[in-house]
Amino acid sequence: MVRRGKDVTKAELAVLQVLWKGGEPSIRSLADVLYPGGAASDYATVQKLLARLEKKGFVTRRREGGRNLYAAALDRDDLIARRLQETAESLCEGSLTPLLTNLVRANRLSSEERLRLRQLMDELEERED
Amino acid sequence: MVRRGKDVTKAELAVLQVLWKGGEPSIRSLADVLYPGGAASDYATVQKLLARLEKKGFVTRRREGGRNLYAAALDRDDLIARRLQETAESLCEGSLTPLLTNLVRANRLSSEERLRLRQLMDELEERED
DNA sequence: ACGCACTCAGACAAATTGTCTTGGATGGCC
DNA sequence: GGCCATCCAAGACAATTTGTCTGAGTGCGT
Repeated sequence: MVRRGKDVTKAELAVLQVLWKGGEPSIRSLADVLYPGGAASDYATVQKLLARLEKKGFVTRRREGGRNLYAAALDRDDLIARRLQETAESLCEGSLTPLLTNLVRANRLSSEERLRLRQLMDELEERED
Repeated sequence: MVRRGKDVTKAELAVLQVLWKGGEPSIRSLADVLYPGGAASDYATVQKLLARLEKKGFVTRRREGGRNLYAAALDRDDLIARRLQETAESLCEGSLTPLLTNLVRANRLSSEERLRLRQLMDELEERED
């Protein structure tokens, strides 16, 4: 069973976006990027967001030289998949197929994108035999 | 600009699910379906949910014989599209293509589903010339 | 030992969400 | 018309969420 650990909020997502760039930043580095104004309390805000992300399992922490260095525990595709799964569960009894057809219809796919999509399906078919 | 009127909450969605079955029900009919227990105040709860849905533009009201009859203003596919759009905007700078490839990879498509998907793309290609 | 930056835990207001109460309007029916 | 049940509108309410902020400890290098 997929432990559904809530979801990522807007401010938390902003933190994740920075973490996805790599570098295993400290809280201060993150605060500098996220709040260029740099008020004193913004540091603590980032800290709280990281704590909540860690509790949800979306972030890992590593201690080095007395400070904490952070890294994302899931990447963007993981989060996309999670959101899609949520949508499917609340609207399609868990089936992802309706989402797929909805996207194919709505998305003005370029011929290029269509081609890549067909190739992707071909790959999956071959790998499946 | 697409007036992004918030989102549908869990309880509101339950109301919509009933409305999607059609029949233009009254508040009482809805309350009977949604709260079979039928406490006195559940009626008012449904009423409030409908009011909020109407304010968001997801439901329409029609007066008949002194009561209000309700109908959904968007169907399930509209809501799916809306959720997908939200996900795309927060995670993919608005592009739906990453969602698409994510789904194709993750979804264990049956050969049947793959076939339907290819046909769907064929249709769209023909219609586009 | 001192100062400085970091950490931890919690307080806080605002917004959201589901529920419930009240008071008043409306309609049917005798 | 008068009565009654049913309906409606509007708001109060507690619980939860979310982003922000405060205060007091902790550890490091110099």
